[in-house]
Amino acid sequence: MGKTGWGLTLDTSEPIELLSPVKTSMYSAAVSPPSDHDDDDDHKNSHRNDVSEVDFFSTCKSNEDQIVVKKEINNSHGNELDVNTGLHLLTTNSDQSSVDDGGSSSSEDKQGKNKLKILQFELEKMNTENQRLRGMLSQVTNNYTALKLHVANEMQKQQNQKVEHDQEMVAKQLIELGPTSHDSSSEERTQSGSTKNGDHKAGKRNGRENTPDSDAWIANKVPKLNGSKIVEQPNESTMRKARVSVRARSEAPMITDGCQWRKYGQKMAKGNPCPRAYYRCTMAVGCPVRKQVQRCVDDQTILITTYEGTHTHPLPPAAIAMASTTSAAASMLLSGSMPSTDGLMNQNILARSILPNSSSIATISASAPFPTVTLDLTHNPNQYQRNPNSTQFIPTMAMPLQSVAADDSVARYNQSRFSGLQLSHDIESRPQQYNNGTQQHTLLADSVNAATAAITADPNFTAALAAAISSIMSNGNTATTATSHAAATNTATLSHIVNNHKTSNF
DNA sequence: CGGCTTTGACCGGCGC
DNA sequence: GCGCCGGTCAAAGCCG
Repeated sequence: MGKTGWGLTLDTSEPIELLSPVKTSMYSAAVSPPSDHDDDDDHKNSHRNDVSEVDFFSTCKSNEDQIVVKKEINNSHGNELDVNTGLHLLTTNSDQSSVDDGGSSSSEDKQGKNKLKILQFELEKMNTENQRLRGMLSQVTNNYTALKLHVANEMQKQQNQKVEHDQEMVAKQLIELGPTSHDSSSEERTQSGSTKNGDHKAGKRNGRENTPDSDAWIANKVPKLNGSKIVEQPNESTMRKARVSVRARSEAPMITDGCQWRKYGQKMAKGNPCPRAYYRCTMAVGCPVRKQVQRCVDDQTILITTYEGTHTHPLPPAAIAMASTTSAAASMLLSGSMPSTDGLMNQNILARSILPNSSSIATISASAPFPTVTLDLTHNPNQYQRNPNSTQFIPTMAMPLQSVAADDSVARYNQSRFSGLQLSHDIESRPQQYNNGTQQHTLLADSVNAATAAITADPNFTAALAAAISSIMSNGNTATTATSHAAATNTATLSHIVNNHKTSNF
């Protein structure tokens, strides 16, 4: 504990207390005994006690404390007159008795007893002062602990606020991506349109919305409706955020992953009941970056996002964060430290298949409301900074926590455990602050290790990751790929997709 | 009324 | 050459 705490608090209060005249005499007496009758047994005992008391204070190993004590000692030597004066006052009687020193043993006894009393009195005083200082020490310790907790709470608050902001944005995007891309507001709109105007289009929309797929999506979104998905409904906070995001629908263009996106189209894709939504970056006029968002066919709680193109404008920190966390996760995959999970897929094979030339990128982000896995199929982990003009093509899988953990505490646990990846985000989003290559490398390595440990420790997360990647492969191949397919099959399929993406974008 | 969402139509690539 | 599929466009409708 305490070095900093002592330094912070005692700088102002302790020295003043220690330099009080009472204490000065006390420490002086303890360190340099006023009497030269060292052979007295009682005096020895009391002296021993004195030293032990001083030793107690020396256990406060702060350098400043030591300095203060030294000062006291020096002061005691420098102010010897004060000490001697006090003792003289008390021993005046003995001096008077020593006038008739004559060598009477009774006067020596009296003198010894007086000294003994003096020393006992001093000892009591020191004990009292010792207890008082003990109390002060504990108080300072408590203050330090309370302050520490307060600082930690404040930092946590700020972090939570940032995370909540991101959560709302991504949840908003999630809500809009149902099989028919309708949310509660569009439902209202459709209903009002059909009842007010009897619009045939609205009727058509209603017809589409009554498909089983859309019902499943509604059940997944709206807790009051019956459906199998309701059993897996996430915690209340997630639902609350989802509702808020629905209300905020008119705030488009949406700001998710750091950029502004505008939806320009939506299309049903073969082999997936959920439509694929097309977004265009609106951060800058003429920015060619587009992204596609589609729900996973196997698990509709999983979002698969594909980015294409290169931004022609400076990226906001959140977008840089996404790219940088990608780097960390890529290193994680390449490190091959992930164990095989439930026999679903060998991550080493997976990493090699995703990253056949070690030039691809994976992202695992916990800043989103759900753990988000991003696979950059074309990007070199360091390419982002070195060659910003290169084309990106990044499929992303966003997994709401209800598919991984139905408990809010588990969600927070996961978020906290992935905080290591945020570190890498901080590093690369502020490269000027980390331009020391060695330091950056060390920090990145630490963050990668943290991420690896976090993911390794969560079999649910790795299983969900495997399912999401499997979904990507099923999208690239019309044949439905079950999660438990053989790794070799998945490898071939995924490599095929990788090659397709590369050839189509370079 | 401006902006956003939805959705049908159109176009190009690819496989048979 | 034809059909399928994915991507894009633009008009219509809706909302604040």
